[in-house]
Amino acid sequence: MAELQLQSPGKQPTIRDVAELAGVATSTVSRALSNPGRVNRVTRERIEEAAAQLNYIPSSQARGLSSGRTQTVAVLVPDITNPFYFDIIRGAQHQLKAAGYTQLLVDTEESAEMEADALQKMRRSADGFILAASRLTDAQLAEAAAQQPLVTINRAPAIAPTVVIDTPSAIIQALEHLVSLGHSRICFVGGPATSWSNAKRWQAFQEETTERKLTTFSVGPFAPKTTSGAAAADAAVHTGATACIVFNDLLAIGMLQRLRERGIRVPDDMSIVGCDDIFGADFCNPPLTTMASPIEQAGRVAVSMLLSRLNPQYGGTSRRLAVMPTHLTVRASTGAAPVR
Amino acid sequence: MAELQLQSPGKQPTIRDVAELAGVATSTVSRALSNPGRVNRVTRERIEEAAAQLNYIPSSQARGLSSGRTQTVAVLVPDITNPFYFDIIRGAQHQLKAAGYTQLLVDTEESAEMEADALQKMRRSADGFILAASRLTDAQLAEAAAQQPLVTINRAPAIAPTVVIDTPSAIIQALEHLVSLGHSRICFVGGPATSWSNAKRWQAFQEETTERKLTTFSVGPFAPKTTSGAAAADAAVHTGATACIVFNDLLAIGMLQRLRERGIRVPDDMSIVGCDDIFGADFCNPPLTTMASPIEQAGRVAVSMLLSRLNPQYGGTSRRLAVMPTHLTVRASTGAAPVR
DNA sequence: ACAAGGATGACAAGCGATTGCCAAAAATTG
DNA sequence: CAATTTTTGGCAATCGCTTGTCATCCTTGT
Repeated sequence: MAELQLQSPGKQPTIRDVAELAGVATSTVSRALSNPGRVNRVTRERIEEAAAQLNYIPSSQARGLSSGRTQTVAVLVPDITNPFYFDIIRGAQHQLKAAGYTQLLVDTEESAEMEADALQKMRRSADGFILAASRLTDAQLAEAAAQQPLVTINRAPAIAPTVVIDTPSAIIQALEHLVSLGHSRICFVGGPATSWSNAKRWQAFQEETTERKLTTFSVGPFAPKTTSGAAAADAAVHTGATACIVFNDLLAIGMLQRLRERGIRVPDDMSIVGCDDIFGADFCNPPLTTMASPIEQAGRVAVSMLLSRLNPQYGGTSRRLAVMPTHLTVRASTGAAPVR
Repeated sequence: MAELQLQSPGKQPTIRDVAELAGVATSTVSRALSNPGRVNRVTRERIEEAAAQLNYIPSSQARGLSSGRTQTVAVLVPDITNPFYFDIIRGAQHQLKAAGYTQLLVDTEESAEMEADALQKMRRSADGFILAASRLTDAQLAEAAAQQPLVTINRAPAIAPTVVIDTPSAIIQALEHLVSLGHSRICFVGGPATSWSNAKRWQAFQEETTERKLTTFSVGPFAPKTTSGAAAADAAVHTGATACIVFNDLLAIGMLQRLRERGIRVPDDMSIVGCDDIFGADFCNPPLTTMASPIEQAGRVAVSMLLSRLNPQYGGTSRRLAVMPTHLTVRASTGAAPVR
């Protein structure tokens, strides 16, 4: 008396069920599904049909247990809220999905401890890591890189494979732009002290302004959030500069709001250049002149670099460094320097 | 002669290594770590020390294999790019992390097929699902809900446990607001045809405008992106309405841009009300009057509902429905109706 | 037509944890 | 001090799948 048992809830079909239905051994099923060609075509088709009929999906857990791989990549970002990382997440997601990987998203809340912790805790559950704007020290990062495959985004190339968004060269473009508008008193509005990008941008700013013999100021560090914009704007205005190069768009947008509140006209009284060209930079008021980065592409490239390391057989030159070009996008937040 | 073997790369310590170092059986280690109290305190401490010394992390794969659980929840959103979902992701992430779960992020690209596919494929790798603004049909959704634990966000409560953001009542507030400003010719700018939220908003709009005997128009459906805003704006203007209630902020912001291009002043010639109060709604030009939703909280509540289902022992009343209140946030995109 | 070689598929041993069962040890009691 | 109860911890089976080994069967060449 055959028991009819379809969809006994919670009970998932196993490779054994498929083998039984197809009348073969489980090993044959395994090979037929993951290594076709090792199995007779007719048999394989029979197995595939049985699998489809049972709605069979292999358990990634069991599969990972023997293979030691999880087909999973963890993406660590300092702040999920920040649109900049959205684009990275999106690019990574896209590329991972295409390669049959799953994305584990982790928000490290701008904390080096949380980042290190996640790196440890997830060591076993992810095949590799993408560290966007890591807040780790060089030493911590080197240690982590020695333990597991990882690719950083916007971090010194010496330590681990990395994708660098070339904002320093964009800084030069931005300065060129400001100078051509007649500005000579320029303020750098700094981001988080632990940010490598911030350090690089500041360095480029200093070098270039020194060479051009410009009068410069700097304020900060500020948290990269719109809410820090008010303090940043006030500080920048106080310096007497006529133009600001701001760590990122989030902060710049916050400044824009504050300046309007205070009746300081942008760009008439003060020009503002942001960085990243995030969502919103084009429709804020006034639209923001900013250094546009191919952020999503950076996420994609980072994943590619990681995957080519994880699967060397698929080749792909395992570069240790990818530099993403940037360019200045001029909108309405920059204009001629005010006449004194 | 003891071999010194620290950090043999790629080789992770197993429970056996810990057992050996501590001089006990693996089962004792397992119990000591996951069920303290079943093991002598002294022994447990010895084991914990050994584990710490080896930097041991249990393999979630192996653990999952025997327990059948993955400590993982998949969050499916139609469009990672949309800031609305960012907040949901963020809320979910927060709550999941607090409960020791990991978030699997999936972008279903506004496609019901991809959504159904992900639901199938990840059946084994996630303990449960959060479906934000599912594009599935009721039938598909019911089937999916029968197969695995899931919680929907903004979907009819009859089918699966759900968190509903009460935008219909916000629509009424918005209409009240517009009427009080003297508007009587109001246009509904519709979102995706497959969106349940859109249907509910449209229904609320119709009921309320009928009751108030207002002259109404509707245009759409439009994709919920800023780039669709141009077409939406043109269509809305063409109706002759003096105010628009727009499916969501993304579309509304796109409309704002187009209207400015065309020299149609907001709010002087046309008032615009958005929905969701996403990132950017406060700094676009003009700042957008919108129906603000506690989106992040919705993500959190959805996770709570799911987890209380996954872990009934921890109790928590397993509600099938949570309604999140909304309210109108008035900014500068609405104003008095133009005199004819 | 027969041997050599290649395809094919069954068996069984892991992968790293959990857990039921039971024996040994410790604590409690009369 | 013996008897009984309670703790403690070891053995081994199990979760679902992969993979090395090897016997069997089918091709193909001479």
